[in-house]
Order: sequence, then structure tokens, then C-alpha cells
Amino acid sequence: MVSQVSEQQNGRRRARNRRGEGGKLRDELVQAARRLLSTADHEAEVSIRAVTREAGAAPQSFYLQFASLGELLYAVYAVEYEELRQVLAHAAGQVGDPQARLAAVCTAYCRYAQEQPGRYQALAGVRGQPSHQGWDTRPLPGAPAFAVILDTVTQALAAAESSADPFLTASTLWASLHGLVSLRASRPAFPWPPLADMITSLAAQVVGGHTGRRLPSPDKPV
Amino acid sequence: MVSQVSEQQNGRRRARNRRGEGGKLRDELVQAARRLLSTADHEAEVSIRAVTREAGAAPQSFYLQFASLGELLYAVYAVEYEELRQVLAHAAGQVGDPQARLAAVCTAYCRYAQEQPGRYQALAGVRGQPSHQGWDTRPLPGAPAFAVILDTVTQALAAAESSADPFLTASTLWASLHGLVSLRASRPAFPWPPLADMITSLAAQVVGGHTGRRLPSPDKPV
DNA sequence: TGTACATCAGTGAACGCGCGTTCACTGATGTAC
DNA sequence: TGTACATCAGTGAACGCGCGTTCACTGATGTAC
Repeated sequence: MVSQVSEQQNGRRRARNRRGEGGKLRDELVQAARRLLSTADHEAEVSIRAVTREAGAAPQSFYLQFASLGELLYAVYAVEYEELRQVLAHAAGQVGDPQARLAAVCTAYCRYAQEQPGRYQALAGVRGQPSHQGWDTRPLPGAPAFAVILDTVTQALAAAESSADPFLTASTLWASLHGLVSLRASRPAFPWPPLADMITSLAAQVVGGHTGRRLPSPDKPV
Repeated sequence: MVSQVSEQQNGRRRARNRRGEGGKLRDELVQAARRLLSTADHEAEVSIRAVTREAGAAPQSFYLQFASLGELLYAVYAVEYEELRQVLAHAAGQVGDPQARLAAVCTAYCRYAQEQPGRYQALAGVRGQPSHQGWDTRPLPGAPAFAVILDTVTQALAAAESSADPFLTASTLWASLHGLVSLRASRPAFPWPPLADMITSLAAQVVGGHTGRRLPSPDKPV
């Protein structure tokens, strides 16, 4: 569908690796896939042929390194999630106040998703998930990135003396952030409020009064 | 990828419509696409050929009714969103208390998404969006469904005497609900808390104390 | 009431494309002797 | 130090598939006369 002529044959022909270094192709394929994801933001034009073409290799060479496209994507997502984890951890390290830190992490998450729409969409999508491949025993690649969110939420709840369950709160927040960026991205014509307001609303709600059991609603008359 | 043999040739051969009734094929194609979405939950195997095959027509007949796959999807999503709107409105009508009503609407939204994963994924995805086709002037098909959420949020905020902005709150809630169901669906291996708890957490946070400007944090010592 | 004909609904056959995947092959390079 | 050879990294050529899309065609049916 999308014009592919620019990638089609960009002249590069890989130099063959030296003996014993065949595994280098593996990394080149991963990097090629990341490049495709970052440019072709509408996903799913990442195919075995597209990746090997981008890497300057023959399609069959793919099978020397991976058994399937799913194997490659799993490797790609490990790299992407590590990058996201670093972004979140860096944002958390910049701010002292626990609640401001939570807002900063949320903002960093959304910024990453907006700056790398293709990569984020892939990362948050279903294709690279172990379950999508039938690998229900492999670890989820996103766990360390989620851990940053969980830590930040835990600290913010503690600082606010909230009794809400940190894991419940953090997973709900993660899902909400994902919804924010993905729905905004897929519906540019909707009259969205400013992203910052939505993030503020979310992050504030997380620590604002909710105990995890009932509505406290302190200012409700009844 | 997915076995397509069951649909491939199910023997049915459409009877040709009578003169003047050629438009009936249009509805048949829409219904065929909906059937594909509801069974083939991993999306995107909805193609012109797949839809016409499912409808028992020749591939070229598609062009008698639609100019492109995008046109068909736009028609499909109008139907799907109307169904979702009805589900939400029905849930809202069952409950008197504004805050319980909000929770009921959220629950209905998630239930719909979980019961119709293929349809919901398509509906919430990017493919059927006008912007995805370059039709930036066509109305968003989801507007009436969102209006139910907005109304319910407005009423809940009013009942809680909250000064939060209803539109900001409602769009954030919508995005959060979308994130909940889509992330849970794409990551079945993650140790999610019960969906009901996440919904409760979200719906309670919406009306719980947040004013839209600052953290009230009434129980915070400082 | 009968017939010629325009129109409408739809198909037959074919095209080129990118895809995943296979099999046989090449040619450089490290190693054993 | 020189050479034969096994191994390794990778390609050439081809396959069948589903896809979107095109063009020419068919055959039923309503309508004008």
C-alpha cells in the first residue's frame, strides 16, 4: 500500500560477516526492524522481506537468525521497552516531590509514545506479545518499564498517606496512559483537551482521596 | 496466516438482486464485514476479497458499492458504534444514582469490548477513522456513543458537587477505559487485578475530590 | 397484449504485487596436517 | 611455511498464496411502443 520504493533497493549490499560472527546479522535485523517501525508509523509493514531488504540481506537469510517474525519482534520489543524504561527512570530521577514525580513519569510516558508513534504502537500492540505467539512461558518484555511506574505510584501513595493498593493503582494508571496516547493518536479529529490537562487529571486522581474501597467524596452533602 | 478454508467457498452463491435493488448488496457487504470482525478477532483479515467471499459475491462486485475498503469500514463502524451507544444508554437507564450509573456505564463499555474483541478492536483502532482515509471533514462515527459517557460524567460530577470540567473528565475517562480493555486484551499474561476493581478505581477517581485544577489531597498532612 | 431494447446487477478471466518459504548452490576463511 | 578441506555466512532462483484492481462480458428485467 504505502510506497516502498525508497527502501526497495537502496544500493547497500551488506558485507558478509567473518567466520564466527554470523550472529551480527541478528542485531542488524533487529535494528532494521526498529528503523522500519520508526518511519513507517502505520505499523505492520514490518515483514520478513521488508526487514531483510532494509538490512540489505536476502530474504532467506532471515531464517539463519530467527525461526519466525514473532521471534524477531520479541527481540525488538525487548530493546524498545528497555529504552522506554530508561526514559521513565530518567524522568523519575529529575524530580524530588513524589507527586510531582508521578506526573513527570506520566508525561514522559506520553511524550515517548507521541515522539515514536510507530515504535510505541508496536510495543503496546499485540504482535510482539509472547501470548500472541503462543509462548505463554516467556517473560513479558515490558516488566521493568512497568516497575518504574509501580515504584513511582507506590511512593506517591505513601506520601499522600493513601491506603489505595499500589499495584491496582499502578496497573490502572498504566492502562489509562496507554489509552490516552493511543486513542488520541487514532482520533486526531476528536476535540481532545490538551494532553497536559488529561495527564494532570489522571495523575491527580491517582493520589486524590480515593482509598481503593469506597468513594470518600468528602464534599458530598448526603 | 489464519486458516481461511472454512470461509473460502461455503457453497453459497448469492441470488442476484432485482432491478433497482442493487443497493442491497451494500448492506450484505457490511454485514459480511461485521461477521468477519466478530470471528476473526485478530483483525485485519478484513479485505475486499475476504468480505466479498464471505458475502458470496465476486471480488469486483465490491466496487459497485464502495470506492475503497475505507468506505466500507466507515459504514461498518457507524453500525458498530450505534450498537455500542445503545449498550451504554441501556446501562445508564438501569441505574438511578448518578455515581452508580457512571460505574454501570463503564462496566458496560468494558463488557462490550470483551465480548466483541474483534469488533471493538476495529472500532477503537485506526483503520476505520476518517482521518486514516484522509476524510478530515466526515463526522467521527463514535460521537453519539461518547455523548452517553459525557452525559453520565456530567451528572455524576454535578451530584458530587465537583467543579471538575466534565468534558476533560469524560474524555480522560473514555481514553482510560479504552486503555483498560485494550491493554488487558493484548497482555493476557500480565497479572492484572480484577477488571471490576480497575473499573471501580477509575470511576471512583473521576468523582473523588479532584477539582481539575490542583490536588486537594484533604488528608495530606503538609 | 406482444415484442424490441436499454439498463441494471453482477461475473469470468486476468494482471502484477509483496509476501513466506524452500532448495540447491557459492565462495570466503579458519584449521589440520 | 604451504596446502587441502570442512565449515560457515549467505545468495539465486523459484514456488504458491492472497491481495487490489482492470476490462470485457452476460443475462435478467423493466419499459416504450
